[in-house]
Amino acid sequence: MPKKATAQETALKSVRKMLASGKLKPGQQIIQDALASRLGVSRVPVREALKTLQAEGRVTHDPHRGYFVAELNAEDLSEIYHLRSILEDEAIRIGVPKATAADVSDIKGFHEEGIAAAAKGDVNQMATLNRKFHMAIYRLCNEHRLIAVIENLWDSLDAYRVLFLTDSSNRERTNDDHARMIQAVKQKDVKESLKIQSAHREHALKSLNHILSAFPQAD
Amino acid sequence: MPKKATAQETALKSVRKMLASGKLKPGQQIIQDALASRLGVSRVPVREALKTLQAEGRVTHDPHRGYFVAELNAEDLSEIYHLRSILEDEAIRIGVPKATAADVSDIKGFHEEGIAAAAKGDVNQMATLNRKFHMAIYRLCNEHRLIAVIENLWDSLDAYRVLFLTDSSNRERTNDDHARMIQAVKQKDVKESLKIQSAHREHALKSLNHILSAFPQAD
DNA sequence: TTCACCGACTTTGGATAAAAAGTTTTTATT
DNA sequence: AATAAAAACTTTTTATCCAAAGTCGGTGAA
Repeated sequence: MPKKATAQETALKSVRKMLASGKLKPGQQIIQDALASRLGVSRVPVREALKTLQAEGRVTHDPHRGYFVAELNAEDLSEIYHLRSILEDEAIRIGVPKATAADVSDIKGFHEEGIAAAAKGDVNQMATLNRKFHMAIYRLCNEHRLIAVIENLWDSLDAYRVLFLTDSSNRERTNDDHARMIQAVKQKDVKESLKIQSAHREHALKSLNHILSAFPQAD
Repeated sequence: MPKKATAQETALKSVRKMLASGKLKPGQQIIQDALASRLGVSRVPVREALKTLQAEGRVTHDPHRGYFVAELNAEDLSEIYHLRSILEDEAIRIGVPKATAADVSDIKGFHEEGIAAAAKGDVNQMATLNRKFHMAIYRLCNEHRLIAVIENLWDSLDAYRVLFLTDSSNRERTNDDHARMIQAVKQKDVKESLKIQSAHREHALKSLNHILSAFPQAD
């Protein structure tokens, strides 16, 4: 049987979801008391969840002032994408040559589900599947820590990802790129995989920068 | 005036020090109550400090069992060094060409202090200065997030670093490599810097693997 | 002996409440 | 009206307490 999760675990999961779905917006303060009663737990497990998120860089903490949803500026964005390109390229170089038919079929599965979600206009679900799609590719490299760092970088972009997928042209482009990516992985073509991924990221970065410049900054 | 630190901040700093100095050994359970009374605070701030360290991967957490100092196996070690080489190489490529005379002099300062510490046989101080030396070089790249990830990777090796420096031949080699590194940075010679760093890391990895195989594993 | 169960003990997890710090509003003074 | 000080309020931080889970050792049946 699945052993019961602790309150801090459920709190952490909930807050993650709120961050990814935009229920908690960058810059916004997170009132511990409000969050705790919303989740039906006391403030202690909430605080532990927030500490985890702080260490991951997804929220910031001012002593005696509180926790705030982390905001990204253009520089952060550029650094995160820089890191991503270094690490994701490495993951691809190691992993793509090792892709089995079963792997490709899993990846294709996420792609198809993603198209279905897009058709239904379910942006949240799209974001989830998009992530699963890419992470499935990176996971091929089988280096746990490398994968963990990449996941963390994706996490920090979570709050902005929904905004990205709100634009329908971004949604289309995403699915097109994914289809091409599947082909490249299937043929174990590292060079082509790297090229597609890199272009994919560049496009997203540009679009995010645009979104960011329109986003109200909290001071 | 320096505003008073919160209990969780002091707790976090203390535990970090205990991890780096070997007072807390890999695999060992961290009894919250004992730690709290040792630090003269209650368990709540201690637990928040531990949560931070958990997110950083320096301790593990089993619900209802507790926190344990993270252990590294050979595979972890190899992955960490792999990540380090990718990221540190990038930092060097970006940073070394930008090194100013003042930068070089700072770096040299850490090196000289390190030699002094080695002469006194102060292994803890050596470890601290060794880290300052290398991070000063990586910091030249001026990419905050890249630097943060590298710091994190160094953190995960902290518990083993003291063991490395306990061997006197490692200490000598370290100082020699540092002297050569300073020259390369001074001349903004990226290629040479990369070469030295890479060899430096390879040596450390080999030595650590050796140490690890002799280290008692907690089950 | 070996295994399973029972109970005492230890340790963690979470709720509550009091203390401390920060923020906002009000009031008094120039 | 503008500024400064004080008071009221909000929110965070920490200590304490109780409940829940896990561990360990012993007892008894197979």
